[in-house]
Amino acid sequence: MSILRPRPNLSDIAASLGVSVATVSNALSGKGRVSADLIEKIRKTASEVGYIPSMTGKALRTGRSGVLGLVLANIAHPLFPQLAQAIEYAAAKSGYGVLIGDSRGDIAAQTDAVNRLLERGADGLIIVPRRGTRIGDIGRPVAVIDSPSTPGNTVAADHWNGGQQIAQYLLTQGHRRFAVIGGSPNSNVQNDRIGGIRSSLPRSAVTDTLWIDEIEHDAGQGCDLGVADLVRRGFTAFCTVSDLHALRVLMELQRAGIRVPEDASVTGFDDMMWSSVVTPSLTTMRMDMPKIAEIAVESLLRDIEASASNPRETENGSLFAHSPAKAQTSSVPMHLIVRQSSGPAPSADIHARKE
Amino acid sequence: MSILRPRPNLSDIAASLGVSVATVSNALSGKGRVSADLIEKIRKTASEVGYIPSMTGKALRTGRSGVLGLVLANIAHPLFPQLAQAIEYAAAKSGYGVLIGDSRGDIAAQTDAVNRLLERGADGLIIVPRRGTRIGDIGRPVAVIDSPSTPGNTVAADHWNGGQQIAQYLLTQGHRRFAVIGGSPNSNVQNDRIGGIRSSLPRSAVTDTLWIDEIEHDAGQGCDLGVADLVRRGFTAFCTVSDLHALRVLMELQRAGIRVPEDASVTGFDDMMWSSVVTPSLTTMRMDMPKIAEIAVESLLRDIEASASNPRETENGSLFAHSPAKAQTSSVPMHLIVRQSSGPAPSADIHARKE
DNA sequence: CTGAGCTGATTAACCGTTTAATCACTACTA
DNA sequence: TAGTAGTGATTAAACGGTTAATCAGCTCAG
Repeated sequence: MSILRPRPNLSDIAASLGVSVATVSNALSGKGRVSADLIEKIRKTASEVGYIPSMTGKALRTGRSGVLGLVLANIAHPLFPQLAQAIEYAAAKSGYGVLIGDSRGDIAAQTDAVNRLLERGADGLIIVPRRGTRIGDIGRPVAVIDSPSTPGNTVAADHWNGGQQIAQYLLTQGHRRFAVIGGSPNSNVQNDRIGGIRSSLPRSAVTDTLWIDEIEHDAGQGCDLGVADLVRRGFTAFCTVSDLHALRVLMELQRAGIRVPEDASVTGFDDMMWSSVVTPSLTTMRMDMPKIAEIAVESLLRDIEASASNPRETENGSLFAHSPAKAQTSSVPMHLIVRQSSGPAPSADIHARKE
Repeated sequence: MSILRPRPNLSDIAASLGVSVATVSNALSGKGRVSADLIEKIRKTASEVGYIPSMTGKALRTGRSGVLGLVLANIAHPLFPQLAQAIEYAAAKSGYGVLIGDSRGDIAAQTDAVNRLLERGADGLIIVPRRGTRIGDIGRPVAVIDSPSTPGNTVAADHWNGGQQIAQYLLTQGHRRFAVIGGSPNSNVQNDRIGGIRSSLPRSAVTDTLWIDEIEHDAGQGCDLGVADLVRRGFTAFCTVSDLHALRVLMELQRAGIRVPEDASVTGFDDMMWSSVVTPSLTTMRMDMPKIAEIAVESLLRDIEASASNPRETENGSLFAHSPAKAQTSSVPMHLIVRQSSGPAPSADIHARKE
C-alpha cells in the first residue's frame, strides 16, 4: 500500500507507450504531425488510464484559463437564477467554466469582485452592473448585460419592445384605461419598459403612471397603492413592470373584492418562478435568458479570441483603454406569456356609462 | 510603441531589484529567510508595479487551484441566490473562488457537472443534491447540503426544529386547529419540517395534512386547495412548508373573503425575496444561509487541508473510496420571522361553539 | 586558527502542457 | 548521386510560481 493516486498526465501516457510527451500532446490535440495509427494508440491508452488534461497546466502555458467571470450587482436578485443557469449552460457548451462574483449590492464591492475574478485568471467578464454604475477599463474583455439604453451595453432584453408587446396585447383585449405601475424612475430597465408601454397606447387611451417608491415614501412601506380606487374610476388594465409589483396589485385587488381578470387585468414582467403558481397565474413578459446568455458569451469569446491573436499596444506600457470589437449592442425580443390574470376588458357599456 | 502590457510577475520584480525570483517569492509569502529591509523593498515595488500573483502558476506547482465547485441540482431554484451569495462570501473570505455547476434538474447531468468542475481543478465540491440522489466517491473532498436526515449530509438547516418553532409560535397565539400543507411527501426537507410541526402539536390539537401534489393530481394543476372550506370547519392555522405554498393559500383565502390574519393565520418557510412585499407580508421560517455556507466551506477546507498533508492510500492504485474527516452532520437553527400573515387565533368562543 | 553554526541569499528542479525548432529517415527529382 | 521535399517523430524552452538544497559570508567558541 501507500501509493497515492495522482491523476495520469501526458508523460504517463508517453512513458507507457515509449514516445515523447510532445507527440502525445500533438496526437490528442490534433496539431502536429503524428501518424494515424499512433494517434489511435495514444487515444486508446489515454482513455484507458482515464486521462484528464490539466486545465492548470494548459492555462499556464497558453495564458488562458478557460474560465469566465460572472459579476452581479446582487446575487440575491430574483432573476439571477435564470441568468446564471443560462450563462453556465452557454459557457459549458463552449468548454468554459463560470466563476461567480458578487458585490452584494455594494458599489465599492463591485470593483473588489471584479478584481478577485481577474486574479483568478478569468479570461473575460460578464457583468450585470448595479444601477447607474459604469464599468471602467479592466484590461480584459467584458460583456455587459443591462438595458439597451445603457451606454457600453453588450446585450440585453428589448425592454422597450416588451412594453410595446404587453400594451398591444392589452389593447387587443379591449382595454382603454391603463394604470402603468413602476417601482422607481431611476432604473434604465423600468424606464425602457414604461416607455414602450406608453408609446404604444393611442391618444384616446387614458393613462396614469404610479411609482411605488414615491407612494411608499409618502404613505409608508407596504401601504396600499390605491388600485382598487382606480378600478372604481374605470381603470381596467394594471400594467406593471415587474411580477413583484403585479403580485402586490393582484392581492390588493382581491382583498377589495375585485375579480381578476373579470373586472381588471393585471400584468407583470420577468416571469418569476412563482408567477405561474399564484392564482390567478400571472400574465407576464419573459426575457429570453438563454438567448441573452448565448449572445453575451459568444461576444465575450470573440473578444477573447481577438485579444489573444491581436494583443493591444500602448505607447509607454502603461494602462491603456481596452477597446473591444465594439459589437453593436444587440436587443433580444421578450416573449409574451398570457396566463389567467389578464383577459378582455369588462364590457364596453359600463365604460361608456362611466365616460 | 508596440509594447504589449503583460501583467508583472515575480521575475519582473526580481530583475528590477537585482535579486533572485526565489527571494521575491519568499519575501512576499513570508516563508524563507529574507532580511527585514529587503522584504520591505520588495513589498514596495510589488505594489508599485501592481503585482498580482498568478493563481495559475501557483496552482500548477502546489496542486491546489484555490477554487471550490458549487454543484446545484437546479440553479433556477428560488433559494439558490441566497445560498450562492452566502457560499461566495464565505469562500472569498478564505481566499477561495467559486465555480458553479448546474445539473438543470437532470440526474445524469449532475455527474457531468461534477466532472466538469473537477477537470477545472476544483479543490473540493459543495453539493446540493437532487432529491434522493446520493453522491458517490469523486476522489476529492465534498460537502453536502441537503437535510440533516440525508445520509452523508454535511450541514443543513434544522428543518425539524424549524417546524417545531413555527408550531410553537402558532400555539402561543392560541391556535388549536392546524392545516399542515406540503407539496410532496418525497422530499426529505419537507418531511423534516412537517415532522417537526406535528411533533410539537398537543394531542388536543386538531390536525389535517394536505399534499398539494396529490390534490393537483386529482383536480388538475392550479386548482383550489379547498382551504376556505377548512376555515369554515374551524381551522385557523395554515402551516405550510414553503412560502410558495403559503402564497397560494393566502390568495385563495383572500379570494374567498377570509381575512388574514384576523380570521386565519398563514405561515410559510424559507423567507423568499418577495415574502416581505406581499400583503399581508408572510410570517415564515428562514434558514441561516450565511451560517450554513460558513460551516460547509469550513468543513470543506478542513478536508482539503487534511487530504493535502495526508494523502490517502490505496492498495493497488485504483479508485478508492474517499473518507472525509466525517465531521458529524451539523444542524443550523432556523429563525422565526413574524410578519403580518399570522396573529392570534380568532376568539376562543367561536371555537368552543364549533367544538 | 580552524571548524561549527547562523544568516541571508541563490540555484535548480518541478508542476503539466504547448509549440517552435530540430532531426532522422524515406522518397523523389534532376 | 547529390540535392530537395516531405513525413513522423523528438528536443527543449517556455509559462509563473514554490521549495528543497546549496552556498557565501560572518561570528564566535574551542
